[in-house]
Amino acid sequence: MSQPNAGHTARERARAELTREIKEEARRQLAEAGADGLSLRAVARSLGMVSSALYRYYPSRDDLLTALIIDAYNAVGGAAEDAIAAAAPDDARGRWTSACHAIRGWALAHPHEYALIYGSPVPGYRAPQATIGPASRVPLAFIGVLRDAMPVAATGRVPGGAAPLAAALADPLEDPLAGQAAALATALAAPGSPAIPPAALVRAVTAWTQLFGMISFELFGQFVGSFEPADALFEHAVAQMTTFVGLR
Amino acid sequence: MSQPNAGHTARERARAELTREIKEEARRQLAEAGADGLSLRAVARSLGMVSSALYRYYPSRDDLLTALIIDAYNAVGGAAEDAIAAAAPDDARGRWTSACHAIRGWALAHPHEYALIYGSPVPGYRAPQATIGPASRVPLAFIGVLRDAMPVAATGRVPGGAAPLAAALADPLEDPLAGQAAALATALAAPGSPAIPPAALVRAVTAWTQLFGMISFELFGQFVGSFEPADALFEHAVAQMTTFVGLR
DNA sequence: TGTACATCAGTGAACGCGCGTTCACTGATGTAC
DNA sequence: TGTACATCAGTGAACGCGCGTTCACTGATGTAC
Repeated sequence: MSQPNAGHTARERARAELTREIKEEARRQLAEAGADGLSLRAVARSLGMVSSALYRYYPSRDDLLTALIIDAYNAVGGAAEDAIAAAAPDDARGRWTSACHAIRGWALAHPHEYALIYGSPVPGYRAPQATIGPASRVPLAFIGVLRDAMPVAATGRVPGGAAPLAAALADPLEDPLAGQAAALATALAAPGSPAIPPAALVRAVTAWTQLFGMISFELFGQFVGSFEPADALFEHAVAQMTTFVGLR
Repeated sequence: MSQPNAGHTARERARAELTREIKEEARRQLAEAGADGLSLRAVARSLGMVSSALYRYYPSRDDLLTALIIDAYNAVGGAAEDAIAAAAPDDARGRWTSACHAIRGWALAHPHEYALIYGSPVPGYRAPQATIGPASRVPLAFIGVLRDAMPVAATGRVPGGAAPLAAALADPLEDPLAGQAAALATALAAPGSPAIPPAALVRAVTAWTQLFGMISFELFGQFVGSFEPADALFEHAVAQMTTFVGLR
């Protein structure tokens, strides 16, 4: 019990090691051939094992895929969180934009992993519960930026810029959207932090979808012949949407 | 030569007919199993033919896929164009928003076809030149709305609302984005119509990517547990982005 | 209008491939007394 | 500390499947004289 995840017996350590190596080799093949090109037999071959041996580590191909999906979500989520943590705490705008750039950077560096989680669903594959948490890290990271940007009368903390998120406050929300957004705001409420106005949440969702729409279009080739390379377009759009969200 | 596409001999008519039937059966299978589930042998089986017979009609599986991709682009493009044509010509806002709704409607009705063209690229498949034209129909339809919304001093035509697209005019564009946008504006310039300001074009691209980002997230399950069903969210976001583009 | 030849559609068998998964097995590693 | 037994990792063969594509062929449809 000295180290979590690393058993004390040699057998347990070897098992943990191989479990990791299998996943890494699978990720390598995913990066080259895409999700459909991922085959247990090929992974086993690369590792010098016989294909049936993999079943000691992953009960099926889908379980291996699930592990890769979870890793990918954690990787983007982590990239976003790190970018936010690296920016000045009171610079809400800087935090939001650098999260966007970090996500794009990760996507460009790992296009097949990006496609695995944000592209079309793999046919026949149903995402298990275990992916939900990791999948939420990116949206939650953005929400965190919003929350920290809220003026907090109680604590006297005043985040950067005047009247953050004010842009959204004039947005009228009709039902059922108003209800959905309010429910989400409640679910996201953290003790000690003010609730995010539902309308601001909705603007954030719009920006969030814009972000991934643009990355997908870039990656999947829809900009060919017009805005390629898309760096400048991306930078500009992120700035626009950050303003749209109400961060300054 | 009385009918184009329909040869005069029985043989030619039969050939045209079967070519269509094969594509339709392929589309049916695509709708059920996705692009990877599409197999020539299965299509042949459904049609009561032997698999090798298909090669008289499509030289390879990829060519059949290409035909489906082209059809899909034409279908969304057509849906957008029809929606625009059905709205009042001087109601730029109405034309833009109903194009958005038509596109989403098509996507929800044909999720696998949507995934085929806007999801992750099929591994090993390279889109041929022939897809470019059909793929441009949606963006060109939106551009058309913008163009018609421009005030035209020369013709005295005044589109609905005051100062359309004015929102974008204050956007400073830096290079290389300014150059890309200007080049695109020039390429899109139609005789007799005023050029669309590059900054307006860029806002439109942002809205365009937001639209498809949101549809993809809805279709690919990213809203599960929050904004599902997404009708209200979609309606709201489209309204926001239409305003963002500068249409009123 | 009738016949001889050319074109083409569809057949059936085969090639060669790779896949996920199961199962009885051997041999090594760990555990309990 | 040493032995007897249980656990587990990895093997190799096999099952059963489906795929894209090629090829020599038969028989029907079309064309030219």
